[in-house]
Amino acid sequence: MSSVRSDMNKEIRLRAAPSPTGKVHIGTVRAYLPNFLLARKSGGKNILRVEDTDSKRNAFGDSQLGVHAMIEAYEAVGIVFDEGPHVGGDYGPYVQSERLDIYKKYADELINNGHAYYCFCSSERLAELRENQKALKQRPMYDRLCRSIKPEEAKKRVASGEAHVIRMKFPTEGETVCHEVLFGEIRVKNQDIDDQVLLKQNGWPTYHLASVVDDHLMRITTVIRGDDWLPSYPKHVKLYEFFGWEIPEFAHLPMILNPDGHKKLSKRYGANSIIAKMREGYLKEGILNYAILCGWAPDAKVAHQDEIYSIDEIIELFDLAHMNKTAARYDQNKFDYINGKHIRRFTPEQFADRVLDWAENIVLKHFKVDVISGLEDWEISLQAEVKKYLPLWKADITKFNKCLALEQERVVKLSELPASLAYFYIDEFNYSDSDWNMKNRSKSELAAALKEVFDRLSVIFEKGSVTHEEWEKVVRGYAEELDWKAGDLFLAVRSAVTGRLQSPPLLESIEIMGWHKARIFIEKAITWLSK
RNA sequence: GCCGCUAUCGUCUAUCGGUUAGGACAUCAGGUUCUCAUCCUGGUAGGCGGGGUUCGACUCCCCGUAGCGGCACCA
Repeated sequence: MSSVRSDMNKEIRLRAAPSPTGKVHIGTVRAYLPNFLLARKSGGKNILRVEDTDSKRNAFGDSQLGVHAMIEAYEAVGIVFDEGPHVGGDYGPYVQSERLDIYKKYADELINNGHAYYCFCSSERLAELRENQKALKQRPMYDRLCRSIKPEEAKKRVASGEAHVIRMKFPTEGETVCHEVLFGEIRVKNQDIDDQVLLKQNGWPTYHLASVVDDHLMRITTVIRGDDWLPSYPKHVKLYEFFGWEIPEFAHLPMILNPDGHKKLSKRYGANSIIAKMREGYLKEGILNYAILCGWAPDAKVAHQDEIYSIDEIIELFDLAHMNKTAARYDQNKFDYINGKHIRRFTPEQFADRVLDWAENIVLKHFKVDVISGLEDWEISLQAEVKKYLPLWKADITKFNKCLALEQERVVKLSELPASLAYFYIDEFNYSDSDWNMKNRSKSELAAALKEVFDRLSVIFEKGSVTHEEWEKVVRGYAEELDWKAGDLFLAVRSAVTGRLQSPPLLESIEIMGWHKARIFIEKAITWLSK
């Protein structure tokens, strides 16, 4: 394929262009992930540019804080920026509100070239115009009234201080042909395109002007953005033509939808902050793996059957060509599956490190987004739990590693851990009936059975290490004597020792906690059952 | 209303004119197992409708339908 760009050695430069109020969630992660991937793959640059040209949005809150909260969140999942307001770069400033004079200059250039014109129409007239067009079932469009004002006259009116905007003078005949990475050739009739406002009355640019100017000035080679921009793509192509600039490669990616498939992903369905997701215990590996699979699949020749990919593999395999053109729905089941798989891929040592890192540097860390949005109730209680257990975990790392090894294959997200590991770290359970299987046996039967099995277990545990054979022989043997199903007896011991009906294997659990602790649990259980 | 994009199991997807339409999640049935989970085996389930083009269409074209997006001095 012959590209306009002939220099193959040119550095690939991509940009993420959020507005400063932008929340970071799985949908936006997925939106900016391809930039990061392609930059890493090619040795190019991943750039962050803040698009804060909407004065209304900037009227609220501390946008500096918002920007840095965003950066912090992206970097937490592993999406790092090589240039941006936080690290600088050769093409700054990277915040549009600091580039106002630049946009003004290029808007004036368009005026002077005859590719743009001053428009003096009031917003009231525009609103009325729209209403009338809607009533006539026409598409709302500017009627180009001011386009016929003579340039000299317009200049005079501007000089006299009359309120105005600058509009793009889009051709009214013929068609515009655009090339798009995913959609191929796009042709539009010029008559369908509006004379877009480029510079607002307050002197600030609209997205259309600002993004084209900045993408050019910042030497962006590939623009990856949401497919909601597709309809205005021809305007941008025309602007590049007006300026005589080389057009970057454009790719318009679909977004992630709610599970019902009818709206953009909303908070209710998993679009809550990515920091919250990480606190919940989704790993960055899992987040990135799931996110990239929304609307993309690797080339069939190199795809993994289980769809599990490391971050390095995603970087290696990702390409825009295999990007889907339709929106994908958010699927919590699959997300959970992928996260669980990544948890199980760690060696026990790696897993222990990650859990500690999660506790200290994710759960308990004070993120900037916390200042803006505050903490949810579950985050507060998770922090309390982690604060309680973390010192105990770290006090005996060998023990912690052993406990974790039992949970590694059982956990979908890390936030399950404090509770599921609790029985190794607390001294007493508050038993309740629901922690026991009383379908087949009464409380008193359970108490009696536990008492006997306890005596027999004491014998083998107190003489030293216990083999699986010995353990099984005691429990099964006694169940047989009682004419119980072995499972009922195992379950009783399980409830006594772990405080719940479902747990990791019992012998391993007892070995870790030690018989002295297990016996206390069993004694207390007998007392409770006998009440 | 107008303009545009899209259309394969419930969901995410593979296929780039010739396949028993493949995989993953979910689901169901087995196996492993002291419970749960992991792991393994297997099953159910799909080309929106209608016309073309072609020896042959999920694949190309047209129409319809549906979904999504856009139609701001928001991005």
